[in-house]
Amino acid sequence: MRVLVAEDKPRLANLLKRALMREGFEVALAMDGEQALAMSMMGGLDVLVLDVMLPGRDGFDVIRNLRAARQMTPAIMVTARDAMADVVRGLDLGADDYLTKPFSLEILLARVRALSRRGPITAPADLRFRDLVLHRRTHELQRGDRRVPLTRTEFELVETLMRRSGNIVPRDVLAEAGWGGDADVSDSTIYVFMRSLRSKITQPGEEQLLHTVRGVGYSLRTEES
Amino acid sequence: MRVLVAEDKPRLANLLKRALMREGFEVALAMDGEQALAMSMMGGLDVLVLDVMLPGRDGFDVIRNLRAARQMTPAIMVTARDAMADVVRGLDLGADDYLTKPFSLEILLARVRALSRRGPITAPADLRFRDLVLHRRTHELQRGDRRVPLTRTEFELVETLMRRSGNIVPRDVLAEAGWGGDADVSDSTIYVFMRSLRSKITQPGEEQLLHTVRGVGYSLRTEES
DNA sequence: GCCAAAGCTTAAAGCAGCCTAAAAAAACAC
DNA sequence: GTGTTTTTTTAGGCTGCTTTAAGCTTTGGC
Repeated sequence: MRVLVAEDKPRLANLLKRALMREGFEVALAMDGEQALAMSMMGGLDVLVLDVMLPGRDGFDVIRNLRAARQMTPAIMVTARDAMADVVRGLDLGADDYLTKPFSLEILLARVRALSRRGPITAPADLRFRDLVLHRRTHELQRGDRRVPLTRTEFELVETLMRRSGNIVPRDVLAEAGWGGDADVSDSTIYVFMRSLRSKITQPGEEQLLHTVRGVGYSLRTEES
Repeated sequence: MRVLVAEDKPRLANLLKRALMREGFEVALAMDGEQALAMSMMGGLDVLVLDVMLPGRDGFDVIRNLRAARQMTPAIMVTARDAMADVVRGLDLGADDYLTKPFSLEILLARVRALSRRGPITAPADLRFRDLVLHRRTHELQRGDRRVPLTRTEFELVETLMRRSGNIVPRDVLAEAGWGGDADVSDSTIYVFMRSLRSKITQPGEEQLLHTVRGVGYSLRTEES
């Protein structure tokens, strides 16, 4: 689901963008009327959130041109003006909804949902290193085409190692990642987890990827040194 | 164009009726919720103007029942209450617009025109995962051909889980979905809800779909791991 | 080669996290 | 108000992740 937010005040624009993204929408921003119109004309958008007071070409203008071009993308107009005439004009020009500032974010979101009836949400990206893939959505680790589930702590550790693959990750960094800032983990606990990870990462006959750096920590890399 | 006005205060009802007729609409009046529902169910209406506070059966109820029966006539809810939660609830139940009293007649007319121009709204996509269907209009969950109603909180949770089916949904995300950003829910509350959901999703003998991810959250997926 | 330090392996114990059932509290309907 | 539904709290039990500990192996310095 793609939403275009046309709003020239950067603060508000970003607030709206973040809120919508949290709801799982893809969000595009337009800073002025020309841009908003151009982007809407291209199609592929599911909902428009249009500020009325835009530089260049105001929201009414955008809607009018859009509707004239038979683009029926649902639009919500947002404005500080609450003059009745404006509201009426906006709706009659082809807007589907109208909000006056100050408005509650919740209400805007509910109205966007009402118009879009929600779509799929975006998932976190997978991390890769060589033939190793960390599926962050499912907490699974894949080597080649073998897949194994990870426990919570294992997951945090692998995530940290993969984020810094190629580099040495000190044990205290791993402790921080797996157990939080006020960590109180003994080395042997870490040994046990690294062993468990090794067995999940590497099967007999496969190249070792998780290497020990004596006195410091661990490192995810390819060749022996 | 036919408009139904459901409003129990005779003065206001007649005012609306006359105003709409001046605009060229055919207008029917309903004095209570039952009557409004019955008349809407018959179909043939282009726009509904629903007061929330109706005797017999409130506006929410009317909308819910209407949408449950796959009647997608566009509806505007009108109410004195301006509590945000009500607005959100109304829109999420399937209302297309919302006005709080006191409102200007001009704005109502413009909104009626906007909705009648748009025609019946498209039914929202029900969420699906395997043989599980979430009917968002009616807050019902279907597994195979067994249907069960969901409470409000259950619904929010299932919706979140289904929108991210296949992925792990952390408990704090579920808390956010079910109780809002400023949530203060104990884990045990969540446990109880997940248990309730499990019993609604899975009957003895059926494959388990809702899995626990220890230390993280829950996940809607198929295979056991 | 010998030693100490660092890291590894294993199995078993501990306990956090989760489940369940039931009852209390709160919200809602009439 | 009363009765009903929904939500939250409570407490006990269970599961399996995490930790511990003890013995073993490797590493690097002499």
